[in-house]
Amino acid sequence: MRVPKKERQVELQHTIEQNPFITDEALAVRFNVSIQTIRLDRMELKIPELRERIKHVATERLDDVRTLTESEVIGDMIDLKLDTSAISILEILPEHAFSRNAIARGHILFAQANSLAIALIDDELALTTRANVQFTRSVHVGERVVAKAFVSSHRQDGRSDINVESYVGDECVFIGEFTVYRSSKEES
Amino acid sequence: MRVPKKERQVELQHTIEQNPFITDEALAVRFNVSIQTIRLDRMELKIPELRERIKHVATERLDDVRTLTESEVIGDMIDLKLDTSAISILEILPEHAFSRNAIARGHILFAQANSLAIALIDDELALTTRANVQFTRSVHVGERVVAKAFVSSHRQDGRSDINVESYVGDECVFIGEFTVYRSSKEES
DNA sequence: CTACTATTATCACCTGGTACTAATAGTAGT
DNA sequence: ACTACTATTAGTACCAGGTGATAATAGTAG
Repeated sequence: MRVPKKERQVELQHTIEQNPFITDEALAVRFNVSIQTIRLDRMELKIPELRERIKHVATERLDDVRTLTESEVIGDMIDLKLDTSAISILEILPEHAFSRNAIARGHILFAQANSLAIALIDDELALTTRANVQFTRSVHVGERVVAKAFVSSHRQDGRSDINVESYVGDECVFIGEFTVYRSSKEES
Repeated sequence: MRVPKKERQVELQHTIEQNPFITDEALAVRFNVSIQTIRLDRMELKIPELRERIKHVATERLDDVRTLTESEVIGDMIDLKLDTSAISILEILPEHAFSRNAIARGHILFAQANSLAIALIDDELALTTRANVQFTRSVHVGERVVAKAFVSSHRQDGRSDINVESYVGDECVFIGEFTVYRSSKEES
């Protein structure tokens, strides 16, 4: 044995994780074992073949890119009463945080709250004109942030005030007041 | 001929563009021609085979996802005087905006300003604790937003106040006051 | 010496292709 | 009607990067 099996498998796992595009053949050379051994390792570790890995990365992309940018709401909306209140949940992933300390970047929490406030307004066009926010506790990777938004007033000048409070468990991590401009009509 | 060649090729182009994961076989069924015809079409149109297409999508992702999330600064930093001032530029792309009206989402401008404020602080750890922002004019897709940040005060309690103003041309589109907490040391 | 694990070797087969050659269908020009 | 030309189809050999199964070999521990 060149390297104990277990050790090799751990490294194999790592290697493939940070370069999913590597073939079994290349792995065999790298670890100085036969291709068959690599295949057995992959089986035990339940790592799919190259083509499946690539496909996975490709399809993930299609979901993923839309996280902070294209999606209408950042996080998953779990409750919505138009012009009244709304709730969304966002799980903090590594890419939402500073790499050095795994603390979520401020604009991620802001984005969740802001997009929730906008979604809450039942109007063609709603734009944030002002926001006042506080980050009351740092949020770490793996935590689930629940944002609760409620309209505090619909003004006559076409603006609405919305308060958002975000929690991890029962701890408040974010407080925000948003003023949004709504395009037209209704005062329900 | 079921459908003129040219017409089929235009549709083929489209079909593959919005679903790169389709095989030649599926395409052959769809257009009611033989697989070979599809292959000839792909050749003429210089469309690569399925696996290459998937690989392409997958590799693009690796660059792409890091745009609004992982990068340290949202936008391109073009000037930085630590603990003093900084400037970044962000071009508004379609995915930064509401699809219906091509107006940039508020949290995009916030993200640019916030990340610039954080980058400005010369410390191990800097976290936003409070922000007060105004969106003074809506920004459209294609416009380039120049954010200018400067430190207005370094307080003794470990916090710093930073003002950010963002412009499109000479029009101010965003004004923000950020208070950030810095982990340790120095008052330069 | 045996039992057992780890590794390697073969072989048939699969998908989704490439590359090439050849046959066939349909249509236009003279 | 014959020819020229394009479009389409068919078939063959081959490729990468595998799966799945079977069998042989190496190394080590009891």
